[in-house]
Amino acid sequence: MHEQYSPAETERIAQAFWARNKSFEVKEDPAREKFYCLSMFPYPSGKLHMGHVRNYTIGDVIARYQRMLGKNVLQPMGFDAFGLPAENAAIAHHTQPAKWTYANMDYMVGQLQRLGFAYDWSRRLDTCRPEYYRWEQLLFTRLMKKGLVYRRNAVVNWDPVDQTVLANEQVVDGRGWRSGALVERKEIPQWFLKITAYAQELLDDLDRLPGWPEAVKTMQRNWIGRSEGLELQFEVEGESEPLTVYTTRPDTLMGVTYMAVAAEHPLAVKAAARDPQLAAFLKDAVRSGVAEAELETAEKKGMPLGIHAIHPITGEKVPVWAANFVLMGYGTGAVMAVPGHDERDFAFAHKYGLPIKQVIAIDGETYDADRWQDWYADKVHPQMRLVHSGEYDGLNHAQAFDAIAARFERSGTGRRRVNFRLRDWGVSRQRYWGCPIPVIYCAKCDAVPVPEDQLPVVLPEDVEFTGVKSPIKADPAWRKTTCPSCGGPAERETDTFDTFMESSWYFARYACPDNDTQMLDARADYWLPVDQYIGGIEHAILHLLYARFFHKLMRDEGMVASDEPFTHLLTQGMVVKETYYRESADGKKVWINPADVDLELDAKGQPLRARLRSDGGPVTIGGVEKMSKSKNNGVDPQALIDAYGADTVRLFAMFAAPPDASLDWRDDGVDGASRFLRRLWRGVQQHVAVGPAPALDKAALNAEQKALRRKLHETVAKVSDDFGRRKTFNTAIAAIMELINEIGRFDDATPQGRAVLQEAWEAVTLMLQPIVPHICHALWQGLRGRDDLLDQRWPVVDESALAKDSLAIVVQVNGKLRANIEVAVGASKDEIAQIALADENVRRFIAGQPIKKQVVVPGKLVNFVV
RNA sequence: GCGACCGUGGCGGAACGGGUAGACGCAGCGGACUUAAAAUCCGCCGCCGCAAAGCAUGCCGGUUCGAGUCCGGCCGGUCGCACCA
Repeated sequence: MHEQYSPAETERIAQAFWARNKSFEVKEDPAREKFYCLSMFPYPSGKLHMGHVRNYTIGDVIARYQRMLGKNVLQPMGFDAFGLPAENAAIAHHTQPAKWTYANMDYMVGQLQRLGFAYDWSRRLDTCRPEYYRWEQLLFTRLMKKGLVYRRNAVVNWDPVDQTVLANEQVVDGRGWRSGALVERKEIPQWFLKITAYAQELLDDLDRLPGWPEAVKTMQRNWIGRSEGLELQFEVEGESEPLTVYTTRPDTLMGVTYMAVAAEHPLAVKAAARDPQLAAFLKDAVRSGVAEAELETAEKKGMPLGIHAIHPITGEKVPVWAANFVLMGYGTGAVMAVPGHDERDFAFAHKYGLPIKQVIAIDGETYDADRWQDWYADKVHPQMRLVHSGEYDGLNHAQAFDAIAARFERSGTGRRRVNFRLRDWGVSRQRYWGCPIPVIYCAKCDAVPVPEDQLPVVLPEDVEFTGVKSPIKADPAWRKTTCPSCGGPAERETDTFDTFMESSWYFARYACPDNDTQMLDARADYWLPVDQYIGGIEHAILHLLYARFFHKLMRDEGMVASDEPFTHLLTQGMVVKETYYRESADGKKVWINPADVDLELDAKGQPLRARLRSDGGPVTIGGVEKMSKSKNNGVDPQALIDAYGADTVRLFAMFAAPPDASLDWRDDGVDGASRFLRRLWRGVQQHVAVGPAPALDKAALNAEQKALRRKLHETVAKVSDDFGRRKTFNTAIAAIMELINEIGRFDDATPQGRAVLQEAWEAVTLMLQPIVPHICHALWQGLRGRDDLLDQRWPVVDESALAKDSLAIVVQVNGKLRANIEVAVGASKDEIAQIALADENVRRFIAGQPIKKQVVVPGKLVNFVV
């Protein structure tokens, strides 16, 4: 071993060794337990950011640890290669989306390899290759034939900047999730996947995922949004068709004082034909949609249609209104309004002077109708009873629900119904850089799926891309084809799939990326489901729900046997960093990169002020925020890898915070990680330099040697638990640091002293290998003269090393710490109490007062209450 | 508004089933080595105190021999959903 630790050289040697031996390529082996460890693959945006480094280090640590437990570990990597940024970059740099994407992938593969991740690169997949997306096209055509795909004209979210349609999920606060532009509404023919057909199963199976964080499951449950209610009909005066509404509170039916319909509802449209004022109102309500909901914070507006519905029980006439808060896309686009027991209905009734009736009371009392605040309740309450509801008076919520539902079911004017908030998934995108939708349009045969033997529909890559318009839309030759069903002239679909399609099944394809006759084969059932999936919390709903949906689609096609794709999910926290800015003349903040700022600290190390290095002028210290281009607070991992090496970056990323918490990136913390690795190297180097250590003789150890061994095995126990159960790598590293501090204080060159040291350094190397594999490869060679560190078994706790002669016990008086004592192992409660009472300080605080109670917790503490 | 999570030193964080609050690291301070610096090593490091003691885990209260941890109520923050009938 060299005396000096050289990260660059150490890492180059280890990586060359792994590459030469194909150390991370794996095959299916039914005799061995498998472990499939997967990190969410990156979009090839150009280079890795710190979030990637953190995500992939966590995955790599878990994969390497599981391998040391003896499992057959698959850890693949690839690229989510289709997407809008490639088009934007192509316009900006006068290149082609494909070229730009391939160049980025090449560079990022180099970065991933430089970080030493244990990937099976032979399984790499790029979603933009026809060998990959052809199977997606195939599955789509099969789903078409199965009736799980349909096409409809729909009002969609139109992003005016990206010139594309967005899924509901891609609209964040009324803005496009990528562009940030205010979303408009537009009607376009779209392809939809019937995810709603799987809504119930997607909801139910969440209960079968104990390895997922509760927070993610809660978000998915809310997103699926199941509700149970009653769909019922109201006759409308002068109309032949009844008005159908959906309600989750049929028990409040007797409190209905008006009806409200969406602006797009047929009744509203019909009424508008004879009322220009109403027509104008409806137009405005439709246009406002998503965008204005944000600007006006949901001001409720409405207009009467001038028609009346008949209350199905009382026969009373109730007015029908159009209201901007009623959504055409949910339920029936019409609601019965109960202002006495619904906050939104109340606000609307209050604004427009509509009547308010009480039909629910908690204690059976009723109050003056004008003093509604005395009786108003809009939540289901266990003690609530119906009032002013005729024959239903006195019933509770469940009884009233059942009685009223039964009445409508008997008369055939209503039915119980389960509703989901989840909508079908619109997968059409009017973009070029995506997977072509495999459909052919024929004047005679309508939309026909491309036959399987004609797949894939290949996206041309060598194209002119100068504007926003898709080259395949602009090219009549590409579009032109013949109808597979009648042979007549026909045209191809020129829309492409939402890129969430590709990321919804890639985890399965890693099992058999080379299969050119099938989407998946038997290998998928060896590897699936993924045992550990790691990625950002931002994918809690979209990606993770779509992937679960696709897994079930593939299962129902007979391609996989399992029901769920990911057994354990780890959502890693954001990487954050302090921000700095200056305000320009027009009050805009100009963000300054932390690397360009010098900090002045006060005597306590508290930041006093910050200056821009280039001009020495002051800058304002902003908050700690997620690393981003917009806040200019990103740290380029490559610069750190070049300066410190991959191991240091990996170590700091794992040490600074637990994986699911946000990580505050501090450059001086990186210095600390680097210092630790140098100490580690020096410690092993000095030990190895003396020569081979003799064999350990456990019976021949003195007290200090036993003490170090005890610390070692306590550490092994702690670190094993942190890696395996808790996945808190920060505390595992801290425990190893403590052990190394203790080793540093152990000054014993006797043969048995050296034997204990040998055992300790070997265990340290094994435990650190998943986190800092390169340096450990070199240390293992130094300690053992061998290259087989990767397949060494994880160290095992020697229970006999944990044995102690005495235990440290804490003595409290009235719950306050007054002494620390040592007692023999196996001492009785009385003996412990006697020793505690003998302590001078303890006696001082008891001060002769009678002891009311004494609590003895063996091995922990004694508490005297006086 | 609804839902989930979280408030601990100058900082990141530890304390896992209620049992020594502040592990480990960073920053800072003092010292050794050095012509000097870097690197390295040793020591100190919650607050108040000379010390003994006291006070300290956002705030108020409760349960308990004992609460950062459990319960109730506030305050503050982060994330998600947001007219869902």
